[in-house]
Parts: sequence; structure tokens; C-alpha cells
Amino acid sequence: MSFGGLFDSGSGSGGGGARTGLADAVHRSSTAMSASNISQPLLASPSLPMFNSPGLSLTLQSDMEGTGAAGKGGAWDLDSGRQNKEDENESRSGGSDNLGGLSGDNLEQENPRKKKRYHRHTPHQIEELEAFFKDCPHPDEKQRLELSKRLSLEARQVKFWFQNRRTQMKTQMERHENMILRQENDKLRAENLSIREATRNPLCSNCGGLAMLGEGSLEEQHLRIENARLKDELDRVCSLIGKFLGKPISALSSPLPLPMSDSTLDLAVGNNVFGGLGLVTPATLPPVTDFTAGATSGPFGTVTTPARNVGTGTLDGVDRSQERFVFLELALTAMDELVKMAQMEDPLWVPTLDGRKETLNYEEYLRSFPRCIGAKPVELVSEATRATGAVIINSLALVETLMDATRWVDMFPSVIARATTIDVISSGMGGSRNGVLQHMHAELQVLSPLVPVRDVRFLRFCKQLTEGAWAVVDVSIDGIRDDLSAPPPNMSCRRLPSGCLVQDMPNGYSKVTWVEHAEYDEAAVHPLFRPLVRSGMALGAHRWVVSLQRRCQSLAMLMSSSLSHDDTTTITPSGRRSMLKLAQRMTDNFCAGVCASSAHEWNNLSGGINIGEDVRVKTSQNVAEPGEPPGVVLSAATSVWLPIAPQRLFDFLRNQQLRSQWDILSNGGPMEEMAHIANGKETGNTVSLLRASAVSADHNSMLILQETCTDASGSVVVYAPVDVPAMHLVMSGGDSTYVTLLPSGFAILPDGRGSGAGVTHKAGGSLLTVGFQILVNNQPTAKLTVESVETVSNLISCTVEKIKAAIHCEA
DNA sequence: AGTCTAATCCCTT
DNA sequence: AAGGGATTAGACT
Repeated sequence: MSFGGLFDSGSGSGGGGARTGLADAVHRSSTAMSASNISQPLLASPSLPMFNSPGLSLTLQSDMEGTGAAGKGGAWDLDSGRQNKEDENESRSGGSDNLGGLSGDNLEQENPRKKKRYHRHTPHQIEELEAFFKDCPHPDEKQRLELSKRLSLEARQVKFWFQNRRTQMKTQMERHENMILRQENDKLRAENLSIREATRNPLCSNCGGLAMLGEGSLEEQHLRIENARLKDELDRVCSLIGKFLGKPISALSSPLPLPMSDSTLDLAVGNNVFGGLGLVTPATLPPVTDFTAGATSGPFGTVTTPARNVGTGTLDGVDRSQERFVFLELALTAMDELVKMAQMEDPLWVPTLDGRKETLNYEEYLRSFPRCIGAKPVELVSEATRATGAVIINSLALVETLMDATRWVDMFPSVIARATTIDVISSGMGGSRNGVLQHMHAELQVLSPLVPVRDVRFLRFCKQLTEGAWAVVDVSIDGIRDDLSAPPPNMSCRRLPSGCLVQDMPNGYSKVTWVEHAEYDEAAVHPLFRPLVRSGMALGAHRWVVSLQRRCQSLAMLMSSSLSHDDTTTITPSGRRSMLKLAQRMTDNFCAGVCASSAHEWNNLSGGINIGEDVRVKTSQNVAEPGEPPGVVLSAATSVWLPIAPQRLFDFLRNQQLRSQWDILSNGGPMEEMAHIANGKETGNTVSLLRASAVSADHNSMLILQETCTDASGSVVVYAPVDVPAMHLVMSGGDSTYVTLLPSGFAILPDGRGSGAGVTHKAGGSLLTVGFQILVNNQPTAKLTVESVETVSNLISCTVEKIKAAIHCEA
């Protein structure tokens, strides 16, 4: 500001600009410099003629009374007569608390023309204005005029006052709001910090050593995530406040108020609208370094890196917690992906031409999601499927089942060869399954020796989405856990975020949406089965859903007690339970027998035995396994393609009248059904007890327990000879654990071509797997002989041939 | 160093 | 031109 500019700017009511400049100069001189020094140039200046005598008096004043008083005095020196009169009035009225010096200076009022630059309205005026403001913060012109007269202020002063008051109000509100936000933020941050501190170096209370972060709850992990989020928020608020105050505030260097009683804050919020905020005494905590270490380590391209370092040595607490953190982050990302995969439509999932299925649009997929377990290995192919269905189970029960390895296997007996929970990384919040994170291993099977089981290690993470809606996601962590003694030999399959969303429906059913997304080694799959696997019917979402539906239906019927109407014989509820249990064991055993589970590798039978069909043979030595005969058991299985629809093949194989066409046990005649237990809505799901009606002297005491299961993904017919006393025991509700079984039977799968793009096979053929188990020697240590292998493979070959003949199609 | 207040500048309506 | 947001200067704490 130049002096010239000041002088010509003020034209309104007496040259405001000029007043400003002068008062400015006076003020500066009286405070910043010694009065005698400054008075010289001021007096000497020719352009300030009006400033002579007041300047002198000011100087004197300041010399006598000190700097502060001099400032006020100088200002009042310059005031107008009217203003002074007002001041007198005001001081008479008595409220002069803050302006004690002012009343003393009233004597100096010799310059009526000049208006002071700085002055405050008298307390009285302010009181009046404030009172008016309370009723009406926005007075119109008349009201303002009235006020100005009453308070002997200029109209513009009143206007300014209200204007300023309003803006002040606004800023106060704003600041207040900011303060609340910041306090809340700080409180949470401090809380998190202390918890984090507590978890980072947990000391064992007994030995004082570093304790492992064993059963830590997910809450800690969540807090870390939350921490990162809060930090962001804090930064945002700080920058906001910074903007407001015109000064940047560092989130990390600001002192943290300890979380004190909330009431302080509440009172502040509740009682004061402006000012008078209950300030929480700031207690300084150590500055936060490495606040979000790990949290901000970004997408998961580097997921394997930290764990690799860990591979050799033992994990100390920090590394372990770091690892848990990585897992949690992976799980959260996977969960996010699963939910979106389950819910998103067209750009991501493209309906096939016939509209019956949908395929994943990989371009869109890669655009939409981070590759949370890294890029696809080139040797693997992708499989992504989605399916939805209503299942008679509530969401909570399904979640419980999924989170328990044993129950999980039980729920999907034909899909899961075995499963274990390796480690529970987080045990959930508040005793619920919400937030449970566990490390699992599973083998997923297709019922054929020609398709290797999928050996997967994965994280399973459970989250409650809303009341009655849950999500359970699986994601592979192959290669991350090097500390495991048995890393996957060669990664032949990995699961990208897969799993299910389950939502309760009002009728006791749940809507289940399944997403199965895997990458697998197609070369390991026999060419016969590749179309099936590719179609997703083998290990895709569809199979999970229909298996679940069937199993839940079966369980629901087991629970319900009013089902005996379709039984051909009267079986007690406990008897039927026992029967079903035994049948299930039989079927599980059969599935294990025909699949290439890693528990029993298929022997590549050496010795130059040439088996005509592609029959796989394996043995197991039973020593004292209850429920299986001791000795050497030979399992043999093969799969063939048949030009017949799966449904027709299934109907043929379960037909007792036609059984003699392929089963030597039927003695050439039909089978008679002794007992029948419905095991599902469809007639194809039954457990029955059969007896060859053709009389045979030596087999009179022979019964056959048979279970048939069917759903849209495939069917099985499994049977095993059982003896009469054992079945009496079971049917009267006795324990079936010690009933020995050697199941044989069939698995029938669609060939995967019928519903595919190819129109050549409209109905589609079947893939028939035939499996036999025979006891070749009572001695567990006995050697397998060539003869027995030949016997069993002959048996298989003959059976297949007979079936082919029966369905009128030699090949 | 920061707050409060009166006032100005400058832009929108 | 009135009103309001942004800004400023000065006093105060």
C-alpha cells in the first residue's frame, strides 16, 4: 500500500482509505518501534499535514503510559466527537469491563473530523446487536436503519456488523464440526494405536517371552485395515482444516488426545453452539511411524515376496502377524471379487447364444479386478462358472457347514475327496462365523480315474453381508506358505476367488449363488473328459449347487419324520438313519475307489499286464480298518463313453428287472427290492436293499445294499453285498460302523458335448465310470498277483461289454 | 501464534 | 445496487 493510493481511495464517508493508512502507520510506530524514533519521520513528512499535533500528543502519551495504553490513546485521539459521545454514554451505562483504559482516555477527543481506523463497538451496542441477531440474523434495511439510529451507528456499520456476524457464525459452525471430526478421528486412532501396540509385541504373561499371535481375533486385523482407512480420513480432514486455517497440518505430527471420557465431547457438542467447546486436554503420544506398514503395500502382485523370506526360518511374531495380514488382505480382496462376480451381469458375464449359460468375459474380468494371486501360469487353462439355486437350508447352517472341514466334506461327498483345515488364521468376531479366516486343503474330484483330483490349498473367508446373507470365499495361496512341510508338488490347479453367496429366503430355503473360478492343467485330464470339465459340469459352480441341493434335500427328508409312506417295509426312524449312514459310507468309499485321490495312487501295473480297456488299478492294504474287510483290496476302475443320454443309462442301471443283463450277482434273474428308503424328492435318489430272486443255494443269505443318487451334474449307482444279520442290525437302528462293505458301481456323467456349442450331439452321450473293489487276499501283507488283476479287469471289461450290448450299441 | 472484529475488496444476483 | 464471500488490518490474548 502506498500512501498516495490510500489517500485517493476513500471517498465514501470521510476518506476511509486515508484513515486506514494513517492509523496503520500510527499503530505500527507505537508498537513496533520506539515512539520517539517514529515521530520524527511522521512529522517530517510533508504529505501528512493533519498529523502534527496528534502525533506529538501520542508520542508523549506513549512515553508516559507505556506502549499498550499509548496505542489505544492514539486511536481515540483520532476519533470523532460523535463517537466519543457514544462512548461516554456507554461508559455511563456501566458495562465497561474490557475497555478500562478507554474510559480513562476519554479526555482526549480533540479531533472531531478524523475517524479512527480501529475501534470496537461498545459493549452496549454489541449487546443490542447481538440481541437483535438472536431473533433475526438477517434484518432488512428498515430494521438496520432503526438499529443504527438507536445505537448511533452508521447504517453501513450495522450492515457490516450483521454481515460479519453471519460469516463468523458460519465459520464457527464449520470449525466446530471440524473439531468434532478431528477428535473422533484422533480418538479412534489412539485406540487403534494402543491395540496395535498390544498386538505387535505381545508378551507371554508366564515367561515374559514373545508370545505368538495365535488365536488373535480378526478384530485386530480389521483394525489394521481400519487404521489405514482412518489415516486417509484424517489426512483429508487435516487438509480440510488446513485449508480452513490457511496452514497445513500434519496428521502424523499432531498430538493425539487420549480417548478420554466421551462425556466431555458430548457436553461440548450438546451445550455449546458457538465457542466454549470442551477442549480435551491433549496428551502427547509418541509420533506414529510406520503407521500403516503393510496396509498400504498395495495390490497383491507382491504377495509371495514376504512369505518367501520367511520360508527358511521360524516365524517370529511380527513376521507371522505380517503374514496373517497378507492373508487377510488377500481374503478381503477375494471377498470383494466374489461378491462382484456373483452379482454383476452383462459386461462381465456374457450369455451364450442359446441363453442357457453364461461365460466370463475375461477382458472385462481383467479390467474389473486386481489379479489377486498373480497372473495365470501359461500351462493352465481357466474355468469360470456361475450358478444359482434355491437350497433347503438356511444361510447360517450353510455357513457353519462350509467353515467346518468335516461337515463340508459331508455336504459334498461326491465332490470333495477330503478336506482339512490347516490353520485358523482368524476366529471371527463375537463368536460368529463372520470374519473367520482359515487356511484349508482339499481334494476335489470328478468320479473317474481319468480325471486327476484337484489338490488345492486355499484361504476360506467368511463374511456376513447383511442379516441373513453371507458370503464364503476361497482363494488359493499356493506358493505363499513355504513354511509348510508339504508344498503342492506341482501346482496343477489353483482357485481364483470362488465360493458362494447365500441369502435366506422366507420359505426356509436359501438362494445360493456359486462362483467357481479356477485354473487347471488340462493336459492331465483324459481327452474323453475334457469337454465335460470345460463345460463346468465337472467341477464348476453348477455341480456345487446341484450337489448341495441334493444333499440338503436328503438331509431335510431325514429330519422330517413323516416320510414312511413310500417305504415298502416298515423301518423305524433310527433304522432308516442307520441305513442311510451306511449307504453314505458305501458311496463315499466307492467315490474314493474310482478317483485318483492322492491317498491311493493308481498303480501303473508293471509286469507287462496288458489290459484291453483303459483300466486303472490300485490296491489298499487294510489292517484293522473298521467297516472294511482286512486284507488286500483291489480297486479297479475305468471310464468309457457311451452314446446314450445319462438319464437313460442311469435308469437302465438302477432297474432291478434288467439287472441280470450286466450283474453276475443277480444270478440271471431280476432283483427283488426288500426295502426302500427315499433319499430325496426325485425317485432316483434312493437307498434300497435288494435280493436276487433267482434261487441260488449258496447265495440265499446274500443281500445287496444299493444307493442311487442323481442330479443334473451326474448320477451314481453304488452297491455292495451285505450279509443278512448285519442288515438286520442296521435296520433296527444298530451301529453300522462295523459292517464291512466293498462297494462297486457306476458313475454316470454327461459327456459335456451335448449342451456345449457343438450341435452334433443333441442329446449328448454319457461318460460311464465302472468301479469294482474286490478282496484279493485275506492277508494284508499278501502280494498282489497277476491273476487277481486279470480277474478284476476282466470283470470290468465284461460288465462294460454287457452294458454296451444291452443298450444296443456295440462299439 | 492465533483469535476476534470492523471494514474493504470484489464478485454474484 | 444490495448482499455476501474472501480478505485484511488492527487490537487483543
